[in-house]
Order: sequence, then C-alpha cells, then structure tokens
Amino acid sequence: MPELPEVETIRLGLIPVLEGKILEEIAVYRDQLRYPLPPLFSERLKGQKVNRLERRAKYLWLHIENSQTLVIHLGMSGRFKIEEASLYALQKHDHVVFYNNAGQVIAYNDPRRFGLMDLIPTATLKDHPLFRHLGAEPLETTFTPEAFYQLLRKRQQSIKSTLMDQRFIVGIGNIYANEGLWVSQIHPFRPSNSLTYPEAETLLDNLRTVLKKAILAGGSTLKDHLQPDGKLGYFQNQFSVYGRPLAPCPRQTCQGFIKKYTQDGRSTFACDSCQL
DNA sequence: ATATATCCCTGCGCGC
DNA sequence: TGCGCGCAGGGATATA
Repeated sequence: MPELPEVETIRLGLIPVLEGKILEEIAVYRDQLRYPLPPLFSERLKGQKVNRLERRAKYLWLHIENSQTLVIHLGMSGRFKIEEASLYALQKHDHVVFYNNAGQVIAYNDPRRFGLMDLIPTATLKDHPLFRHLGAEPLETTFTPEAFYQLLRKRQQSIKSTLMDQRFIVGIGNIYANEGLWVSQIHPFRPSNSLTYPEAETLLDNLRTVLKKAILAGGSTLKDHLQPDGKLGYFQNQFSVYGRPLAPCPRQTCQGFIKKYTQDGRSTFACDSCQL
C-alpha cells in the first residue's frame, strides 16, 4: 500500500475536491473493508462540510464540520479517483463513492480490501485504539536525532524492523525503509541498538530526504498507487535497491550488487558491500 | 515486553 | 491459453 509519501500525495490531491466542500451523497457498494463500516456511515456524512484534510502516519483524517472525523487507511491497494460526476461510471472494486457539491466524484477503490474507514469524534481521535500507539512523524522537526537515537538504543531488533514499526516512527513501510538504509549505508539486519549517534543522525536525515523526494515525485507506483487525478507516481524510477535483486549497486564507489533477503516475512534489498 | 506466524483479499507475472 | 504458485506498498491478532 501507500506509505507516507503515497498517502501524502493522495491527501494533496484530495484537498481541492474535499476541503470546504459539502458531501452531498455517499454511495456504499461494499460495507465490509478490513472492518465493517460504522453504523449509519452515509447518513452521518451526508450534507456535511469537510473542514480540513490531515495525514497521521499512513492514515487520512477528514475533519468534518459536525465534530467527527472520517478516518481512512488505504491498506495495500486502496486508491482514490476523482472524476466529473457526469462522466463517472462505477468500476470494479469501487467500494465507497463520495459526491461533492462541485459536481465531482471521489471514488475509493480497493481490490484487496485491507483498507478501512471509520467515523470517530474528533475530540477523542488521539486516544482512539487506532492511533494512540503511533510513534513520531518522521518529517516533524520536533522529532530530533537525539530522540531517534534514544529510541534505537532501547531496541535490539533489526534496524529495518524498527523503522517499519509504527509504534516508534510512522509512515515508513518496506520501500522507504530499504531505500533509506541504502542511502545511509546501514545494513538492514543491524541491531537497532548497534547504531552510533552519528549513524542515527545520518539515517534520520536520509529518511527525510527520501520521503520528501518521493512526495515531490507523486509517490511510487508499483501496481496500485495513482494520484487522485489519475497520474502515476514516478518515484519508483529513482529506487536504488527496492525490487532490484542482482542489479549492480548504484553507488559510484561500490562494486557490489543488490541482494534480496526475507526479513520479518517481507522482502529486504541491500548491498552487502557498502551497507555495513 | 518481544519475536514469529498467520490471516485478511485480489491480481499479476512466472514457469510449466 | 490455461493452471498453479508465489508474491505484493499493511497491520491486527494469536502464540510462544
């Protein structure tokens, strides 16, 4: 699914068609995603204005004027498509379709249905079970290298596992964990608590750079991800290691090649020559 | 507390 | 062309 850059791309794409707009109609074609939609889902949204779109971790928060927030997670294959209502035709796996007061359709499409939607009172969001365990936003400058280092010091599991564990840092999934570690020349299997302070500082810095570059590129499109306007993301063209087993390591000074591992049940890509 | 396994679901690419 | 298999951007839950 979308990791932080893809969710952020989607948020930016949805702002023009949702912020300040009225939800005139909400059509539900499948009320069971990861969980069932909450009771009276459409009724509680119909006629309401969307005040603001926020991203927290890999979640979208649509703050609605009646003090509730529409929470959306895109799972592995969730995407949004914007169309003119007059041109819209229901597509396979379009599960929830929003109609705004500007004649536009915002369709949520999710083949694997690992996504979720919920309506939660805005005031209680931060204490909600979906969110209260979430760790630091990597792009927030209030998250300091020192805080990152202290967190790594307490953990003996691999650095890649820690990066992907949403209790510590949020928004980083398999792609950006692999990419950030390669840029930092840190091997994914290193125990978190073996990183020195300078390494932690470098890693946080590089993760931020990679995430920001990916946002600028509209995210990464492997199969599913599209920007809401239908454009592909193109950060996948800038991958150094992800999905490139046996390729020569792209680092100028390195003669190694990319190796594929299985780690925590997921694919890990790394260059054993320059990632130490 | 923490490391592994399993499950949710559909689609795609590959080898035969 | 078709079939079976493995794999996929996530994450909650159970088990040891």
